[in-house]
Amino acid sequence: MGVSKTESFSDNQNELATLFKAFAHPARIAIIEYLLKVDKCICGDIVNELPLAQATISQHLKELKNANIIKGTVEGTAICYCINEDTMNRMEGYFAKIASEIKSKCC
Amino acid sequence: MGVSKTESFSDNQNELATLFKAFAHPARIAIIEYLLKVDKCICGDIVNELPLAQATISQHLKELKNANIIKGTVEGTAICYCINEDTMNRMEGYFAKIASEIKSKCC
DNA sequence: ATTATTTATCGTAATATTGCAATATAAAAA
DNA sequence: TTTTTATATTGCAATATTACGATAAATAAT
Repeated sequence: MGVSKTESFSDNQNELATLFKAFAHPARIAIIEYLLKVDKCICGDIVNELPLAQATISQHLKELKNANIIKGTVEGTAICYCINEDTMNRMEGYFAKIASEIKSKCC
Repeated sequence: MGVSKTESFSDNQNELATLFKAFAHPARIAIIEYLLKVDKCICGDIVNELPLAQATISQHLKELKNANIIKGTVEGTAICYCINEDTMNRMEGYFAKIASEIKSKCC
């Protein structure tokens, strides 16, 4: 009845799905793009960049941080966020592995 | 409120988010893994493999197909599904690009 | 200590997703 | 044509996500 049946799937499958879910929002994609564009690690002026309320941005940042897509460091009253390279490398490897495992032309 | 403000983001950002959303479910990850494992393109016996009802599997397959993650070919009464290599390559490229664009150690 | 400044959390309304029984559709076999 | 087999669609009920105002928390500056 509407519950995602996580217990039916492996830890790895659930973990991956959770990670993808963190990527699965245009605001979070925009945050990632912004963090890439800005040379140095940037704090909460993401709020000025995106057309969303501060509370909403804060929530999205929390999700990205929980998923290890970004890292945050306290700097006085501000927080410096930046992209977690490890996760991006992991993702690249995930898709590289899939691409390499595709056998035939199929269908 | 509570609507995803898609109009505030670029087409590319929305498209990417939609693609990630299609990956963001353990059942769909499991379907992808199964399609990789099985040597030849396989039809709807995914239903026998996963602990979900036929209607639910059909829905997940539809989402994967809409997102171009898998392809389906009609074969009599059955349908042969397989992974769309192009999308996997695109994803690999996406993360490779991000990884290459990360500038400093940051934070 | 008081007042900014910055970020996080809570509560809530709107909307989206998930799962499945029931049913429909479509092609093959009898 | 009727029946079987395989997949899709519909219509809910349960749950999750999204957005934001209000407010809290934490540190810096005065």
